[in-house]
Amino acid sequence: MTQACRGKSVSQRKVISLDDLRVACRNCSLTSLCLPMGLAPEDIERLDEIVKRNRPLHRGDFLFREGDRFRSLFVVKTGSVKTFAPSPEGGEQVLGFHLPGEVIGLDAIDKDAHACSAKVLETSAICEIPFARLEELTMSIPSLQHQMYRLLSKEIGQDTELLLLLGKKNAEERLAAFLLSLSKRLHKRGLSATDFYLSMSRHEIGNYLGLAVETVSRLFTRFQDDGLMRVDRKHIQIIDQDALEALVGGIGQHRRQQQQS
Amino acid sequence: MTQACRGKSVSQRKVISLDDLRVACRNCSLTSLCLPMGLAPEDIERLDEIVKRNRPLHRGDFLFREGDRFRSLFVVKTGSVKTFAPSPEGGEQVLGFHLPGEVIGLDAIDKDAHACSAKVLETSAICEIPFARLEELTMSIPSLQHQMYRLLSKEIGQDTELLLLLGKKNAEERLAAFLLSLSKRLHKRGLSATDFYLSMSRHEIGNYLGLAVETVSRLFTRFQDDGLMRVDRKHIQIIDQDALEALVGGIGQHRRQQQQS
DNA sequence: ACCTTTGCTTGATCTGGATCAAGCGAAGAA
DNA sequence: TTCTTCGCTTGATCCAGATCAAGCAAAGGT
Repeated sequence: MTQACRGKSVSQRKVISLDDLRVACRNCSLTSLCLPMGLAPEDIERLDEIVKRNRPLHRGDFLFREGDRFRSLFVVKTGSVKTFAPSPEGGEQVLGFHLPGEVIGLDAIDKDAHACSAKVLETSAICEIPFARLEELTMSIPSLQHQMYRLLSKEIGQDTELLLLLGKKNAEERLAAFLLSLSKRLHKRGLSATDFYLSMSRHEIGNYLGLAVETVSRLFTRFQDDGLMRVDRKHIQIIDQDALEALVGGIGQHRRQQQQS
Repeated sequence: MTQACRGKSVSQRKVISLDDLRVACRNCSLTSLCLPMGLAPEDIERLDEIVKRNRPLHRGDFLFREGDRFRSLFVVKTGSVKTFAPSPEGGEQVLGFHLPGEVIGLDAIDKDAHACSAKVLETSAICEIPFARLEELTMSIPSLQHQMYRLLSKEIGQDTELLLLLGKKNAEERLAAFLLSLSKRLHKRGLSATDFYLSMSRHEIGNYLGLAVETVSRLFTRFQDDGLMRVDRKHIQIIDQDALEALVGGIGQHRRQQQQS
């Protein structure tokens, strides 16, 4: 894990590494979050056979780029990944930050090409699942097919939430929602919900939330001053989770609530 | 079609109506846009057997409400539908406007319950597809399964586009993008791309685009003054499509283009 | 015919957050 | 060590679009 392999492509393999990279699905701690969720052991075995486990990637490496032909889904095993789409004018919109167990690339099935890029935020282990083989497999494993439908559907639900965030919430609510979401997802993965490190920059957070870097920075300062959390660079310690929840719920002043007939 | 059936529930049927409501999938003009896309005739026949064709719904009727148990997907045959999600404070976010051939309810598969509501914007014919039976069917028709994956994936792609709109575009670009998208979708359905009626209110457009009604209204006026289109209440005639495209592409002044390492 | 409601437009004002502009400390490079 | 870069913070100013406030016309009700 210490030798550098920055910049190498995902499709390289046949390296003898004895670390935990090659863990079979059955032994992976993520079975309850990842694709195998709810599968019978013998079905997990079959899924396991088509999963490629590549060498670890490093900060800045791409899983795929916008425009690439779609071949595989990717699952974060350890580390974190961001996905982002180019906007016509040259800027980009960060679409999501992905933690262990989360599947990346589902949006590419339709057009058979990736519409967004995926970049690794820190040294990460990634499982690669060739989609054609997965699709075959789902034909004979009903529960896997169902799991796929759920996964795709879940992604839609998440986009909807982000839509609500960008369309209806002010800066404060956005950042609070972001931090709480992160906290909860980390907790599900057995990590602390109240003490964690951000793997993304202020700039990336701002882009994701539709805010300027300066606004994000000011909000972190404000949250700390208000005793909601302690912030030291990337290190976040949540002190008053309830107050954060209240912010998101919108106990504060809001833009006019829009409703229509 | 003239007798009132406002307020009746979708699940009612056994009414003898001889209008074009009961057209089988094979005879429906939407085969090339809808679920049957790319299916062999005999497979369309099998799909057809599970489709329920209910009586027409009217403005304001619900297909389903947020929180309802998920049972079926719905496809617009004629008319239009909007979907919207409640935001915690009582407002709501319009998630989409759905035209003939478009499938509604895909976001509910994951949680087995609808996270958003769907309301009919004008008198509309809707096909209902029980999901459990559809899922069975996809097990034995590979091309239908693939079509389902594409459909779900496409929905994700569309959400991503809206995300980009809300996160990175100004008011002018948003409305231009909205009108062009509508124009193109209508055109695909054999209707005029340059002369059409809006089935949604200014309020609903504003909500969808994250803008106040007043801003939407002012922009319509501006677009007309600039000779881009003619606007008469709900009646839109696009005069200069290229200029609209240019607006969306972002040839104007923009907020700072954000990019990160 | 008259009243009420609803949706839309237009004008005036206000403000949250973007933008502009420094400055600062940590991490890496020479 | 010193220099440079990079990410972050903080302050000052600006502005797109929200909000407030009328007024108007179409549609529907009585």
